[in-house]
Amino acid sequence: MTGIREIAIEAEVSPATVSRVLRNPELVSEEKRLRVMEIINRTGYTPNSLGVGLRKAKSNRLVAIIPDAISAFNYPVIRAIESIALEHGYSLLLGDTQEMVSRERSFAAMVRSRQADGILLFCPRLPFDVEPSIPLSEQLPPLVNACELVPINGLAQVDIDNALAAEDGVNYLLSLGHKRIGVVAGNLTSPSTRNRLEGYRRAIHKAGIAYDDSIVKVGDYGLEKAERATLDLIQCPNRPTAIFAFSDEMALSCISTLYKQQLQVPRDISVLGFDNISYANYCNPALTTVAQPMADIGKVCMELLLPQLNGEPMPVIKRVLKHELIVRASTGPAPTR
Amino acid sequence: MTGIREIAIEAEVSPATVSRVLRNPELVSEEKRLRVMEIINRTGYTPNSLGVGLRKAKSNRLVAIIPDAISAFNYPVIRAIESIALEHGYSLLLGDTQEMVSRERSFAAMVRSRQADGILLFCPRLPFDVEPSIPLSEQLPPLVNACELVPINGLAQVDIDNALAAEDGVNYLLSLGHKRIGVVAGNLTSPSTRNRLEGYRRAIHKAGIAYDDSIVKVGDYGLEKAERATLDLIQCPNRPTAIFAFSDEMALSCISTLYKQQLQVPRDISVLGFDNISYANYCNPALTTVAQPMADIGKVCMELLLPQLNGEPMPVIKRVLKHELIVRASTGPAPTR
DNA sequence: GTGAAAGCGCTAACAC
DNA sequence: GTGTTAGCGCTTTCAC
Repeated sequence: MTGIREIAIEAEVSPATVSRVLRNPELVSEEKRLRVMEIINRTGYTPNSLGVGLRKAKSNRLVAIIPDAISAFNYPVIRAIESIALEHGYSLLLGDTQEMVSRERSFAAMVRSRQADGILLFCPRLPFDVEPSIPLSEQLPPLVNACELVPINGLAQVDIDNALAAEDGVNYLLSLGHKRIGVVAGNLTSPSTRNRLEGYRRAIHKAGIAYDDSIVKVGDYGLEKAERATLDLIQCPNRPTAIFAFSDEMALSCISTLYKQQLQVPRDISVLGFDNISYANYCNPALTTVAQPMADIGKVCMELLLPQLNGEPMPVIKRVLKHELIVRASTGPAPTR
Repeated sequence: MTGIREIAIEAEVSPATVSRVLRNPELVSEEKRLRVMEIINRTGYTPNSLGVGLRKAKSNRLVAIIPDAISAFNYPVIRAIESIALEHGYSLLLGDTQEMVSRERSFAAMVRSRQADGILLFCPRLPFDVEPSIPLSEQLPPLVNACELVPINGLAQVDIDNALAAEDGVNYLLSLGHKRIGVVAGNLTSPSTRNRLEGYRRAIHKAGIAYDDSIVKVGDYGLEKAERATLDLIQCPNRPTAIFAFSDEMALSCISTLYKQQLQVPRDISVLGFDNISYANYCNPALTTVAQPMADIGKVCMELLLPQLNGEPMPVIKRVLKHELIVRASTGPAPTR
């Protein structure tokens, strides 16, 4: 493992000059520059990032704090973030918290110990103790909060309008003649879930339909709970003619469960998903869903984070991106009974 | 951001003593130890990992080099690795290469530049130039190679027996009376794909069936290519009665495509997958598949890596884990024509 | 049991 | 343009 000193000795220059060749080549005479570069290329020397980081007080690493790091939904978001981060010399660390607050905080602590320079926060809690009397943006490290928003003002945030998105989805089902629409929700600790629920209520209220608690089932975004919820829904008196699942993964589980119960989708029951994961177009029947612009979410996160990493203050802004209803084959007219 | 020096001043001890309290508390008198600990707890001091790393020449970070970091298959493997790594004080960096050799090498270079201490290699190429005259294990950093094996001896490797696993899968289809079994393979650059193909050939050969090139379609493990391959297969003269897809994701794409073509699974065509991802049990029909022990793969990777991180030489060993045929609803008896 | 001092690999301010 | 020097934060001899 060779260091800058060895390169310097071999090139008969000072370590400082070697460093300059790498960081500010324009300050070095062409002759020495070429001599140094030749040795660097030949030996495959790479600066020790710990030394650089220590000196510059920078790790060039970002940490994403995510309840469930590698779900089909998060995947494109993370991909977009990672690819932009890499372009700017940062690598991305995935901090999978499994919904544990202690793990959220432990990942966040990496910034303090200089293992990371910035945070992408996908949890609805700030993983720091904050002093209420001081503006948030002044006491936080470079940070962007997305998808599950901390219910607080003063952060850089990125999301869609979940309530409106759900409302649009329900309106579409209403337009097909469905009057009894069941819900398979995720866990209520998630603000996005609560907002989608609110959008659902708003839509059916506007349509003059009474809210019926018994056909709104709360799960945890897992496939098993979604199966259970679906079974509960179809055993309801006055069975729903449509089910709105708050994620595509749960919608797939719904559909599979319905078929096992000899119910055809969408002939007997329509199913609407949320997210538009890549499978949505490859399941059977193809899934009608409320699409989130996942790659864009990642892109905007980095747009808000990069300036902070360069020393600018946190922009106090909430970027709301557009959702889109994608109609495929899992929804159809309400059956006449 | 407070450092060891501030703690030392406040506790009226030397920085060395503070360091000892954290690393070798038994060397410090109880009195000073308590005094220092109190201040550390109160201020929330965390050692700067760059400083520690520089001094100890260790980053406590591992990098996983993966062609497609966050596929449904890789997910449980990565999860297992990350959770064990964390227990041992390492964090995991996901290096998604998108099949680009340059990215494989650039992630591997993180070890050289001390950004990582060890490598989990899921690609079938060594991302280093090696000197053939020296034993591999002596010139490589801590490293484990899994799932896509480098075709070379002298590494620590983890995998299943892909050929045997495929053979078992095909034998099951044969036992159902299928005589014409199509294949939707992944890309042939992947050793696991080639091995599965070999297992397929072996099984049909033993059954006295001639290998027919025209019903073996090569894809790239993507959903689109799998759709194309499925369409090709059903337009073949003497259409296959069963399709063996070399991943569950591709199998789901097959099934969806078949339904779009008015073909019922398994009534008209059986579909067999590979991996046993979590969706396999929640698709419609539920997928029969050759299961890989994904969490175990991750666990064994860490079993082979941790000793190396502690300075032991690379174990030259190939751990072959057990696969398992999981019969669900996507396969059935061959239709009689 | 404890402190002083050296040094991990690098960069940047300063002097020439 | 270039070299010398100091120091980023920490751990670990070494002496006491």
